[in-house]
Amino acid sequence: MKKQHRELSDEALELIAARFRVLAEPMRLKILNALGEVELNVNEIVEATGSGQANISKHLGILFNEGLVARRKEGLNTYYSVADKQIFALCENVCASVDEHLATKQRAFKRGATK
Amino acid sequence: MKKQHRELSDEALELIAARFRVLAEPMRLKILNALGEVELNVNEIVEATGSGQANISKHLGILFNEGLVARRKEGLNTYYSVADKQIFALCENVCASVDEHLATKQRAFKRGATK
DNA sequence: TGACTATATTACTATATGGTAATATAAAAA
DNA sequence: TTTTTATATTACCATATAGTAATATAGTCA
Repeated sequence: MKKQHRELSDEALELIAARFRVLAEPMRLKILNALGEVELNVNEIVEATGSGQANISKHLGILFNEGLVARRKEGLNTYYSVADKQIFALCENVCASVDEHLATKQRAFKRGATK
Repeated sequence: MKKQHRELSDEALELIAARFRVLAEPMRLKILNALGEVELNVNEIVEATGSGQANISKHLGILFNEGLVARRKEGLNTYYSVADKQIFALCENVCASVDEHLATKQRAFKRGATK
C-alpha cells in the first residue's frame, strides 16, 4: 500500500475542519468581506450586513476566537479588522473552484447529460 | 465610504459558504486525505477511515455533488478519486493558518495573558 | 434463474448551531 | 449618581446534519 499524502491525526483533522466551519457561514463571510482592509465597529458592521446586533456580536466572537479578526476597544466602541489576510486568498481560491464546478455542471446540462 | 473589496452577492456568499461547509467535516477531510493522488473504492475508503459504509457513501455523495471527487464504476465497485486537486493547496493554507493561530495562543498563554 | 456482494438510499435519533429577544455590562455623558 | 449608549451574553427555538441500522439496488457468479 502506497502512502498518499501527509499523515493527519484525527485531532489535526478536527482543527482544520473547525477552521473551515468558521468560514462555512454566509454571514461570517459577509462580515469578512465588509471588513476587507478597513476597521469597522460593531454598529457599522451591523449596518453593512443588515443583520441584528446580537447576531453580529456572536459571529464576531467566533471569528475572533479563531483568530480571523482582531479587536480594539475605544470607549464604548469595539473596532474589528481582519487579522488573517490569507483568508482572502483562500476565498479567491474557493471562489474560482466553485465557479469552475458550476461551469462544468452547466456544460453537462447543455449537453443534456446530467448523469 | 470607501469600497473595501469585491462586491459579493448573498447568493455568491451562500455558494462559497456551501463549499466551505463540505470541507468542514473531519470525516470528509479524512476521506480526501486517504484518497490523495490514488483511486480507491468505497470499501477501501471504509477501511482507511474506520467509519461505516453508509456514512462513507453519504459523505462521498456530498463530495461528489460539490465536484470535489470523481466517480468511476467498475462492476460492483465504485472508485473514487480527488477531482479538484486544488483542495490540497487549500488545506495546506488552512493548516498553516491554524498552526500560526495556535502558536500565537500558546505564546499568549506562556506570557500569562489569555486576554 | 437465484444467491451473493458492493454500494446507495431511507428513516431515524442525537447533536450542533444560526437567528432573535431579553438582559447584562461597562464606558460616556449629564 | 443617574442616564444613555455600544457591545456582549444568555436563553430559547427552529433547522441542519453526522452517524447508524435497515433496506433497496444493481452487478456478478453459480
